[in-house]
Amino acid sequence: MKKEYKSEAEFLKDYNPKDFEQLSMTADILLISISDEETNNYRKTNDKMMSILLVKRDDYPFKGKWCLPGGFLNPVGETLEECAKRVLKKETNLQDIYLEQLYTFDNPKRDPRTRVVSTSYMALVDKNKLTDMINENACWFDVVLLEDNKKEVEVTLSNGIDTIHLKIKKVLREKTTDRYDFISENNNEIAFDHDLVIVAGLERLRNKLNYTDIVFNMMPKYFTLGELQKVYEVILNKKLLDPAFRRIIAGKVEKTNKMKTGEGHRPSALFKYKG
Amino acid sequence: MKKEYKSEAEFLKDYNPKDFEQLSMTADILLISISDEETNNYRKTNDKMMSILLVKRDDYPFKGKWCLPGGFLNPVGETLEECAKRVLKKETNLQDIYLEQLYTFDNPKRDPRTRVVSTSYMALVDKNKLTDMINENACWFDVVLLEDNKKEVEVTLSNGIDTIHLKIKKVLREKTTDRYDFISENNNEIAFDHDLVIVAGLERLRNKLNYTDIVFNMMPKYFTLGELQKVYEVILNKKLLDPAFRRIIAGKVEKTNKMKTGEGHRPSALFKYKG
DNA sequence: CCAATAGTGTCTGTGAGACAGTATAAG
DNA sequence: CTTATACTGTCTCACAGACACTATTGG
Repeated sequence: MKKEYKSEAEFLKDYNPKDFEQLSMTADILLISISDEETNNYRKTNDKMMSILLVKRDDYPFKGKWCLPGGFLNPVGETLEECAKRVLKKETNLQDIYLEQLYTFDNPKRDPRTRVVSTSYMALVDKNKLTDMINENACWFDVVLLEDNKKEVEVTLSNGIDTIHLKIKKVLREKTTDRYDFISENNNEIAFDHDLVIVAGLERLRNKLNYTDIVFNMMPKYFTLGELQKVYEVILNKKLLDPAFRRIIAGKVEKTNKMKTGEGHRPSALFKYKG
Repeated sequence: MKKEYKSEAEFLKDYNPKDFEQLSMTADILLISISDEETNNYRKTNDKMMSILLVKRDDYPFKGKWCLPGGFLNPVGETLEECAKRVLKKETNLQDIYLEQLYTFDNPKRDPRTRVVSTSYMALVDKNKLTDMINENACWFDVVLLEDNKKEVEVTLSNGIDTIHLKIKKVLREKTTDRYDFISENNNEIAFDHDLVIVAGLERLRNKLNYTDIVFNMMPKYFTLGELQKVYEVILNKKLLDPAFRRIIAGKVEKTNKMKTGEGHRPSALFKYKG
């Protein structure tokens, strides 16, 4: 028979959480940054690459596989965002960078150990803010989007030594909002369901690029409009027209009196974010 | 000393989830629908109202308070979305309606019992799909957005008997994407942190209205453009101009040969969603 | 007739796409 | 001078905002 309580305080005194089935949670972080791709032509400016941080697992499960940095939530008083920040600090020594909750992944089979629900976060950083204080198992992977249509997404991640090929099938979920279920078609090239997190994060970043100033979280304090445009182009995976780009960006940046010279061609003005 | 495992299978045999701190999760559902607001003038068409479903808690904690329908996740094999669907079916007998993950709320104090992380879902439905098979503790509340600026959001929920006033302070989180932390300023007018879920969901719906066909999940099969426009207006909380609205919507709907008559004014054509 | 909504025509301003053109550094 | 990028001028087209206008019903 159910016991009758007279007040919330009385009820809580009797309540024992261990009476119920429980589970574990993790926060996983997709840390995205922009890298320079060296060119051999003294005139050409460096192309930009998008990079993400992966960590090599040195324990089971998925021992030896690459995965996103992440860690278990301490259920006693820690929030998921605090957990994400703690992990980020541990792996990269980065603090106070852009962090945004992405999505909660909860396929019961995503972790072979037990039920682990993962809330993923997207973090953005300007690579110049990175010191060398980084976990020796952590490494930047350049991101190349090979394919992204209504049927599938294909991404290649490469750190110069290892190459990881991600292939994800899209299944239309409902037509009104063009939403898809993502189904991993990878054979353990990356640990857990982190391929899904990566694809979801890249899409979120692409979308936000168009209606926010999010890009400036990945830029150094001073930059040329050409550099900024290249960053947009590598994230959106398409060429933009100069005049159109400059019109859009004009209201967001402020021209400084600094110039960038010595590039084998006309110098360009340095701008900064008009916060 | 750490034990060395030779394979993932061997590792998993030894793994005991109970060795780690655990927590509970719930799926909470913001079910949104559109209601008619009766008018006394025989000429005037009904205005539209936005409604959400709330449930009166008959147990501690928050006994007697209204809250969103929700339930504990069964960690053994159930996904959060399955959990949300199970709860929705139990409370409303609704199945196969629009369902989208909103956000994961995890303030450690959000549930006074123990650590409970909640993943919230937004569900949309056409009220005509609702039979009377509904939990007797569940009830529709009309939603009125009183205020929504950069400092605060204020919403009133009313079911004709009870009125719930939600007030949420916004604190700018970072300027590049205009993101805010939402801080509840309610004194337990609604249970848990469900005021935050409601505000987040309403905002998501407003945004998606502009770049998706999401609205048709709340419409009956046949509708007039006037009705559809009123639905947009009540969700966006502003008047739209007829010609502009018709231009935008033209590509999404299909005119049928049915007409809606007997309204005290010129009849209008019935349209349906051009799926 | 009136009230209320249905539905259309059209002007205007904004802003993106497109392309052509000029400017200027290093080598 | 050449090369590569910096930066600007301007045409066009699509489209949203705005307002005026006609059409059609019930009472």
